[in-house]
Amino acid sequence: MLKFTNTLSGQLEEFRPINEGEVRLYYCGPTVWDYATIGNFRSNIFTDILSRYLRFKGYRVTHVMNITDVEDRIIGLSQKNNVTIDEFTAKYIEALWEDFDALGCARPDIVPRATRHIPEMVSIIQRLEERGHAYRSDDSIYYRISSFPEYGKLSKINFAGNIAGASERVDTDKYDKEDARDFALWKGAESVDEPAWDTSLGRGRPGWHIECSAMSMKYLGETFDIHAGGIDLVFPHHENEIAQSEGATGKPFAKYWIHFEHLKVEGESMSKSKGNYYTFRDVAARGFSPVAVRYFLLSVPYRKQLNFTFEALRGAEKTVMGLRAFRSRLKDARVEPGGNPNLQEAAARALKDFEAGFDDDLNTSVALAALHNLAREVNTAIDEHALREDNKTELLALLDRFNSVLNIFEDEQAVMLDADIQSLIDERQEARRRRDFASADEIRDELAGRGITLEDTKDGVRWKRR
RNA sequence: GGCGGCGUAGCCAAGUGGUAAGGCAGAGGUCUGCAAAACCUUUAUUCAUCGGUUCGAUUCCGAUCGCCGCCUCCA
Repeated sequence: MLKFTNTLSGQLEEFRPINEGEVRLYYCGPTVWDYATIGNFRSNIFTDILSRYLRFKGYRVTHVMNITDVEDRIIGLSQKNNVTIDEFTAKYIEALWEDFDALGCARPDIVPRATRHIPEMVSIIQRLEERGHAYRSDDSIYYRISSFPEYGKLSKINFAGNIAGASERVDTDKYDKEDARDFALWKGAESVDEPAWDTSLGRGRPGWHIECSAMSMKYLGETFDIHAGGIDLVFPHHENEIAQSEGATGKPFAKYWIHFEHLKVEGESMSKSKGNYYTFRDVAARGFSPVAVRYFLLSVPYRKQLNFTFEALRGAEKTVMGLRAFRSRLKDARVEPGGNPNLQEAAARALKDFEAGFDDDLNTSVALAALHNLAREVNTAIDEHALREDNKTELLALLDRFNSVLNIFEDEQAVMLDADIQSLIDERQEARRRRDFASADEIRDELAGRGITLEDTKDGVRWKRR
């Protein structure tokens, strides 16, 4: 039985989709103003895992991830670089997909962009105005929080005790709002050179929160199953989404709210000023493989802060190599016909434990432990020549099933067996003997591309996996 | 000021009112002419500290110390 901790109730709840067998999932995606950090990718990867696991469980999943491609930083940076916002964001959207591919994240089914959904946002704002949830001030439109008594039900923020101490940080004088908590639905254009849309609301651009209300409801309906995102979005972003969506429709918005905890780096928060701010590209440039990053980021349940260290990442690299070696070994094992009941039992137990782990609020640590325990048992069986043909078939199919969720086993091609490596090394030696150094170097580079480094010694060639 | 989370071996960490998963590193071994690779075994009388509740607490309660977060359009 699949359970999630629902931020809305603060409790671990059994997952029951609104429509039998079908899950509609919305993930608050990236704002494309820079390359994504490894912290961003913890959320991206966990959403990918969530989506994959729901499919593993047999659900039909519609996975939507928005892209925020207009907001203050994007506007500022594109003006500074003298390009349009679309030209500016194109670079980061392209980079995002490269990173997604590298890190084994499936592309979501639908990826709406804010700038392409202005009419939908306008329509919701109009509905809010009709229902008395919105008001105009100057050329902008604000949400009237006092009109939505349930405001705060997601974040459980106690406004009475809150505002007093934090008042100096609340920006009250910039706009003319009825209440300091009220937030912008529509920002009237202040100057001619800022990006703006001419709409029935006037000339301007949408507030951040309305984007997600509009895009999620357009593709998933007014009420849908799961809304996921980083923990930092609980307030105000998701709280505001609820106020907007439920205010406009009068219906419940998302049924389950799932929030991913943040990554720490060497025990500290990741920030540019501390010099511990890493994009995925920074980490890859240090020679770590994407799958090591993926494994590391998914190895700890999403509701715990995870401490990123390079030592731990090296560990993840070795772990993945070990798992891949296990799969190759299993694949190449010579077996006799028949089946070994002990291994059938081990496979059944592994599947059960794997599923139990994921069912329990996506406890990936427990699920991975099941995989490691299986690997050890099977390795021992191979050593003892106790693996039989039926087991091999079953186990390979089981690993494929696990991998449909984890996506850490690479394509067959990329996993090199020791024998293949050795034969390539022999080929290179032969080329060197012929003084065909170009071919020799080509082989060396080919191996390097697969993470194999060579060392020439007096006694011959040594090789090493990175 | 209001609210929340965490502190488990060198590192990343799971977990539970009944005596500590898993991975990496380390140690020992198997296999190899030697290495490498691979595989196996092993590694916390103890879960920040101090009290309390309990037959029994790492797990519940209180205090202390340390770290992280939200209340600022950062996943």
